[in-house]
Order: sequence, then C-alpha cells, then structure tokens
Amino acid sequence: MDSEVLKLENQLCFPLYATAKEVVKRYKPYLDELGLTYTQYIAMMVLWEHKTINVKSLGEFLYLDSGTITPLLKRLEAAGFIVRKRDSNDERNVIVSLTLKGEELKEPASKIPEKISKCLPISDEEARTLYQILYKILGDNSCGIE
Amino acid sequence: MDSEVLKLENQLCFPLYATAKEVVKRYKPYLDELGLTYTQYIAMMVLWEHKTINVKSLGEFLYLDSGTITPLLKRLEAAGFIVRKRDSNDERNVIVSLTLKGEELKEPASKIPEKISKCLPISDEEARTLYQILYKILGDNSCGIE
DNA sequence: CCCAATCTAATTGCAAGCAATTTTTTTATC
DNA sequence: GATAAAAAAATTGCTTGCAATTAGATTGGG
Repeated sequence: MDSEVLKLENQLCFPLYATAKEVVKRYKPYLDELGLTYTQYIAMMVLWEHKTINVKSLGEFLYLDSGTITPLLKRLEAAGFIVRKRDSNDERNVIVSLTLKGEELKEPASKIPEKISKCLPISDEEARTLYQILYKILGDNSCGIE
Repeated sequence: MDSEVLKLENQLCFPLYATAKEVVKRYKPYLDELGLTYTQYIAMMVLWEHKTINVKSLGEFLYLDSGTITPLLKRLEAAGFIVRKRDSNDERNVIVSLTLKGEELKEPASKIPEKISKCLPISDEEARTLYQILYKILGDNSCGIE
C-alpha cells in the first residue's frame, strides 16, 4: 500500500474544499451587513440578473437541489427580499421574484466583489487561471455526475 | 452601479464553492463502501498519518473547529474506527487514536485518490497549478482570517 | 498562594447540503 | 378519457459547518 497518496498534503480535493470554505468566510463580515448568508447571496445574484426564475433553474445555476433551496427561499421570503408564487400556467413550478427591498440590496452588494478580490493574495493572471481550471472541472460530466 | 461584477459567471468564489462541492460528491460512492463521509475521511487521513493527535491539532489540519469536530469524532468512535481519551498530563486535551478497525480502513482507502484523479478532466500540469494557487490563498492571513 | 487570564473541548443554535421519499401536476400512451 | 410515466417542489432525516457560549483545567502575575 502506498501511504504517500493518503497524505492530506498530496490531495487536490482537500485544498479545494478548505479554500472554498475559507474564502466564503471572508465574505461573512460584508454579508452580515446585508443580512445574507453566502448561499443566500449567490441566490440573490441570480435574481438580480434574471429578475424572475423558477426553483429548478435556480438550482441548476447554483448546483443545489430543492432540499437546500426550498428552505433557503423561505428564509429570503421571510426577510422580505423575494416572493414565491406558483406558476399559473404550470402549477408544478414555483416562480421566485424580487421585492423592492430585494432589488435595493443590489447596490450595496455590488461593492462586495472588489473588496474580496483585493483580499485574495493572487495576481489577476492566477485568478484567471484558477477560474478556467475550476470551470473545466465543473463543466465536466465524464464520471457520470449529473 | 456596475451590474457586471455581480453576475455569478464573473465571480471567482462561486466556481470555487461549486467545484469543491461537486468534487466531494465524486468521492461519495467510494466512501460509502468504507462507511465514511468526506469529512470523516479527511479526519481519518490525518490519523493514518499521525496515529495519534489531539482535537485542537486535528482542527488546525482540517480547518475545522471543535463545534464540527467533536460530533464528527463521536460518530467515528461509535463506528469503532477511533478512540478518544483525555490526556492525563493535561486534562484539557483530548487525544484521538486509531483502533485496529480504523487502521485496517487505510488499505482500501489508499485506492481512492487514484480513482478520483482519473476522474478529473484536467492535466497533471493543471492539477499542479491549481494546487499551488489554492495553497497560496489558503496560506494567506493578510485579511485577518485566523 | 490566589485569582485572573488563558486554553481546550464541548455545547447550543442555526443554516446549509444532500439522498431519498412524497405530493401534486402535467404529459404520454393506449 | 383513463391511466401510467414524468416532472417539480416540498419534506424528512441525517451530517456538516460555524459563531458564540460554557465548563473545566492550567498558567502567570502579584
């Protein structure tokens, strides 16, 4: 048995997992000011761009299933940022849309990305490289993942 | 206000967050065979390497705090893979060590990393680049994270 | 020696996150 | 048009993850 392959430092997945968590943590102070969690923030980002969307499409954008999204949307609705409504043309679908309060959150939120990118100790070049490799993995289906 | 910066596709954090989740998901079928979750697996990796460790050090390796680790270790103990014991030299510390059953899990686990890396659609070169950039971010303290 | 500060785990409370199942609606097939 | 299959969201049950707090042990300064 090769013990080396099982060391944390020889894994690729581990730094991916740990870095994702640490970077999300860096958003927290800024998101706290808006009253959003990170997952709520990315859901709002989809809404700020699309104005209105159903739960299934939102899940596809975010790589999240209804078991995660449904309670998340209920919280965003309880906070007054969105409304949920059954689609009268197809009652299976739930349409999510922004309230005025949710729309207004876009402006302060638009200042966050720059604060975060200033905070990451990598060059623009490295950021582009990272972005490309990540999407290469993310866009791949070769192992039968969805 | 610049709307472009708020699009999901223009973020770096989002593909990081999403890719981490998707890659962890690819471990699931292999880890299911061992009866481990991904987080339990990385905790076991630290133990396979160090044999014995206290909760604080384990948390530092994994970037997890006691609120996550304590219940996780209790599950690993209930499954018979580890034992937890107060350090008699300093009763504040809890020492975690492998049982024979936990030790024996190392052999089948050692076959997983290769299966996963075959499954990622990136070259060795890209994997190295990704690894380096991730650790560059992870190792950084400049924004007052821990 | 004593008391305050520090340290370590554990606990609490809440929000993800996901697999599996259920409910309701729509679509296809006969 | 009835019924089976498919589709979408919600629900259930479990684990992770983290901030904040608590409990107990140790250390340091006076």
